[in-house]
Amino acid sequence: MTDPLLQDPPDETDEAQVATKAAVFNAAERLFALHGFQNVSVRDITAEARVNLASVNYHFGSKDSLLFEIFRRRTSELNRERARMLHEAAAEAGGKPPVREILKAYFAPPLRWASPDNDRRISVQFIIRARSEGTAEMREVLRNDVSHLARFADALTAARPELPKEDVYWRLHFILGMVHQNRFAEFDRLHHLSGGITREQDVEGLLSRMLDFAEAGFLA
Amino acid sequence: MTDPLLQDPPDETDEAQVATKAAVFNAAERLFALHGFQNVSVRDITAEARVNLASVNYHFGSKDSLLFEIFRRRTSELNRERARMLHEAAAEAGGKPPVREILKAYFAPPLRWASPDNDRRISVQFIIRARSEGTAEMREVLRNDVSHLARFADALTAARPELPKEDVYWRLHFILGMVHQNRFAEFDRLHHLSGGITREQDVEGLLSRMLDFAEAGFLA
DNA sequence: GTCTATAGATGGATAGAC
DNA sequence: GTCTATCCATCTATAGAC
Repeated sequence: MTDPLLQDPPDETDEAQVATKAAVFNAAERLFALHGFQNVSVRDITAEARVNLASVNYHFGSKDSLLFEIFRRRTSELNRERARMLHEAAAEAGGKPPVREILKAYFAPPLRWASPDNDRRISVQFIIRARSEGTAEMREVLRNDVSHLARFADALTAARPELPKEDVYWRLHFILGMVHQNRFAEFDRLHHLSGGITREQDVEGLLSRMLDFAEAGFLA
Repeated sequence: MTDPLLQDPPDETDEAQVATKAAVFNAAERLFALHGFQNVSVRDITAEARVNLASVNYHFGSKDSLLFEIFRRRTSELNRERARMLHEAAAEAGGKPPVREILKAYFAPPLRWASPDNDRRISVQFIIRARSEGTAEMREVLRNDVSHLARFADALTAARPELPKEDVYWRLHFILGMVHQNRFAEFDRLHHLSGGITREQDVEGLLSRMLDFAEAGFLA
């Protein structure tokens, strides 16, 4: 809502280019999320953003740099929200939050983003796609930058100190997979399979279902 | 082991082209699985297979047709194995197998394929990639061809008739996500996060862990 | 700074020789 | 049937006019 990227172009010419850059950023994120990274050309992006063809290279250097900048921005925003929720849960519980609250700190941010009325709805799809279709540079970051996950692993370990470390990591791995499953295509398939009774638009309901499943699985 | 595609080229000229077609098929599957569908060119495939550039179009019509043929073959093989295991579990249990056996019929085939010494190790990666990077035609099949999943949904419903249908479908959805998480990249990340204590090569151990987690989650 | 025109590279597909 | 040479479309990136 307060994202400067989503504001209308201001009158001052100095900020006109900021608006152009933002238009490219948003159009690119949307198209990448919907159609995949390799299926969107610079021409598609500039056409969608109603800017000239050279804008991508002028403002971002290259198509790959643009992709990477979107990736860095969105993942850092998401991880910051998760870290904040985990921190709050720890404060409330006197330093040792229960498993369900830890899982909630991980699940809730991307689910709230995915609400039908949320501007960030598309960002979640972008992030999930980055995991499988990202450039070598993005995959390198995904592989090596695990500090935010380490905090969750530590919290889960503290919540269940008797559980072998190896089990904590594997179960965390399964839990991460549940989030990656939140793609449009997978929701579509589930909707088709269930004859239409599953409603992913009810994000609070989905959050409860994910927490029920993951908590039981982790405590097994 | 007995896959005709993996045999050496026979002497008869009539079967020489069969060997060429098989070489293209295997090289393509391998490269697609490792590097992604869009990152592999027809030139890469024919070079890897040591055949001439025109082979892909001659034997398969187009790059997309080749991709689709690999996809159809591997998914049908995988679903057949799963259906057979589910059928055997039903026979053993007198028509109503327990949840854990149903889950095992779904998890075990791709895990067995993924064993370090199995030729099909790469096929699992191909199939998982198809889910996010596939062509429109492949995604259409993935979305609409849910008959094999319906059998699992029915079995799970029968095993827990008191659970609302909606919950059965959502929990099945989460379970599917666990399989999709079995990618090289995700294993690498987990390995990095855990400091190297997780060993995905131990497929029987991994199967047990997946079953423990999924069974507890489904029965929550 | 913006935009058009185009360079430069790559990839899928195919014609035609053998 | 196999293979080479080539066509043609498409894409990223950039030079240069305004």
